[in-house]
Amino acid sequence: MTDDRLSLTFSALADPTRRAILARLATGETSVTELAEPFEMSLPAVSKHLKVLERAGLIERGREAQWRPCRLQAAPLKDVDSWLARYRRFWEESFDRLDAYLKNTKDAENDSKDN
Amino acid sequence: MTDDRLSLTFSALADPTRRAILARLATGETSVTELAEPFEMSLPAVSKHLKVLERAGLIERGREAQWRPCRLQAAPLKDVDSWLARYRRFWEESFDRLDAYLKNTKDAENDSKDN
DNA sequence: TTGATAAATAACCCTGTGGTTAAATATAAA
DNA sequence: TTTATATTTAACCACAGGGTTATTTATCAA
Repeated sequence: MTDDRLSLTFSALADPTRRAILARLATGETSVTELAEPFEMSLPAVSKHLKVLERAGLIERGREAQWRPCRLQAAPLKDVDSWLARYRRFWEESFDRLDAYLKNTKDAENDSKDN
Repeated sequence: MTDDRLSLTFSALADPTRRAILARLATGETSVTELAEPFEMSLPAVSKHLKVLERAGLIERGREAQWRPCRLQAAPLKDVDSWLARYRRFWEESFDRLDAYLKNTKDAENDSKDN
């Protein structure tokens, strides 16, 4: 994993525990202990996962007494969506039409920088 | 990285070299040597990246004499798009409207299996 | 058959990741 | 001030990831 934004995001998403945490946070902010509850792993393990998510900008953490509530931050997901957009035609169009399409867009697609 | 499909895909995408390879393949199939040309790394390194992409189902490899042409396979990207869909509202709607929205969808979102 | 080209594999190195248990820190509450 | 609760940090371990160079395999071409 390199540490450019997109790689950081994809890397953070490449773990089912972390995706489950995001799914949970999509229903509202909550504490670390509550987040950890569904998983069969230690709290420090969950804490590490949260740190990965935080580093990727996918969650934000507040402070409320001894709790550190986490909430979802979707901005990096938006970036993933934007990245994905350029490939959307590959599954939205038929393969025959795709060939024709490519002939007209080769130049525009070549050497794109923000991959 | 765990080896469920989505994790495999995200993990494969978490590297700028591999994303650049996909970007290149979006313009049409090509050989390993040609794919490797833009990168300042050895051919075996690129070969490894291709293996990762192949294992994630993001590319397919053919055979043509001593060449092994690679072509993009977008199906896993479609899965990423589907996964992403449930978070789209987080950046498409205002935060105020989001709160209201959540109150109505909490049950549907909870404990979703394919995270 | 020999030699050139394309690509993969082997063996190795270093670092990062995901988990553990034990200890430290921060805050609230008694 | 002591104790309980929430969370992080430290120290450790096993293993996978991304890179290297050297070697092997596969195919074409002379």
